[in-house]
Amino acid sequence: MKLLLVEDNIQLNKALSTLLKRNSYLVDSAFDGEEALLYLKDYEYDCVILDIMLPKIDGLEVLRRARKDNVQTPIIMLTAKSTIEDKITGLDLGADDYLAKPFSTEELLARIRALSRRKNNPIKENKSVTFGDLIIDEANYSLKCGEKVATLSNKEMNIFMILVNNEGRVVPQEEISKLAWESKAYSTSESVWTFISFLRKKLDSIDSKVKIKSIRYQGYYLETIK
Amino acid sequence: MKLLLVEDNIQLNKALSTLLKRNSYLVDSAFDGEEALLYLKDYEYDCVILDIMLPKIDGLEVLRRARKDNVQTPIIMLTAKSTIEDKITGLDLGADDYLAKPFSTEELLARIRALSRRKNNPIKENKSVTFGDLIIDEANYSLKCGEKVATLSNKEMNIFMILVNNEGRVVPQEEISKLAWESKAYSTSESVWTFISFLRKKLDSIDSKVKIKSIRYQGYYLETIK
DNA sequence: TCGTTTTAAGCTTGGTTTAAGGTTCATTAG
DNA sequence: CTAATGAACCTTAAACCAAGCTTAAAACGA
Repeated sequence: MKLLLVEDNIQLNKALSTLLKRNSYLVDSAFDGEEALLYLKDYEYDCVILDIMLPKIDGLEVLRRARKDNVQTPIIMLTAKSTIEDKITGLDLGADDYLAKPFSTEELLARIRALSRRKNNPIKENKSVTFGDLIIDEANYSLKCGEKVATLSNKEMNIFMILVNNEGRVVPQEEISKLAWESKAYSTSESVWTFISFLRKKLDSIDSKVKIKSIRYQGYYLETIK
Repeated sequence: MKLLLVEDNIQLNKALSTLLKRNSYLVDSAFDGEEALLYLKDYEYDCVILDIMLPKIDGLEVLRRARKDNVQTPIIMLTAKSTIEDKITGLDLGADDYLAKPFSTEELLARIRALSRRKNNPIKENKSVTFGDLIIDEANYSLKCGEKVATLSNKEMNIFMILVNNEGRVVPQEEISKLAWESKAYSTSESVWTFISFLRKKLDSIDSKVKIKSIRYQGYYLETIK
């Protein structure tokens, strides 16, 4: 789960970012509207938390441009003044939710959960939590094949789910890097290789028929053998 | 996807070139305006990244002459000084985008993607991803004929797509060399022959009716037999 | 401290290039 | 008209080298 947090107040940004990371989100922080738009252009997020009062380009304008560029990601607006006009403008422009400052951290987390669920489930619902001979328990970070179970780490599960959600497509490692790491100094290709290797070993250890295949210069994809 | 990178700072040129290649572009590097014009005369690119401050002939002049010579390729200008006048001059002369130094690598990649998409898609959209009895999956580097599938390498797919996109025309091997290889030390005619041979073998292996024919001294073209 | 992630190093693999030995075909000498 | 010649083109095999793989050890974080 990857979030974009747009908030110009450095302390608040840092605090929220820490809170969110502690709740196992990957968080990219932007501090003004321009930066936010750059991030939105280049990366995909599960949810965006967007302050309205921002330097350079304000939150409402960021929202407007993002929707114009066909960014579908759910967006939660943060606003100090929870005036009616702001709400109406924001909703017209395609915001998904509103949160008036000050808000409780619990409330923010709840709304993020609600929105990411709403947007992701329609896609995921037709995909079952099984793949080939595997039963994927994303919440418990485990893969089951028959009686055998393998426990995955956070990052291993992230990467595996990227491959599962892109069934039938070759996923470039560049893309895996972008989705599974925070964007600032995201991983080298080496770390992707390492995790792919870890995953392969675990898939083998539970005798799964699901294999991670690669095409040179192109990327990775899942295949069920035999 | 082939790019021309025109930047006189050797370190920066090298760094950007590496970055771009890592993102699976073919990159030709030019270090002054004169060299840039020579490349533009001889090769076709999907996008040009053009610094304004250049030895011999500056970027704006390169742009002017290129457009005068009817070069349609999208051009991104790089500029240290992002003054209004420069922008206006550049846009008048037919630049497609601007990037003020310093810029993030992600931003550059995003703009290249945006421009190549804009220019290429209109052409590609009316072409179907089938050819004769083949289903071409460019993203997965595979050709399907009925039930049979052949996996192509990077270069094989490049060359095959050149032939597909030039249906009904005989493509000289000189042209294939130019489009499928970086220009510096581009391939000998022998390597084209080798790849044509590989492709023929793979087309045969999936019993396709599509054949690569050649005309002596002229070049190659695709034909569907029977 | 223990589990996870990153870095480092040496190894393997397969896409690309090079090389070598055919085959075809246009040209031209006989 | 025919045969000889040589350039263009074809095919296969082998060599080369960067991409990708694996493992171990170091660094990090709860």
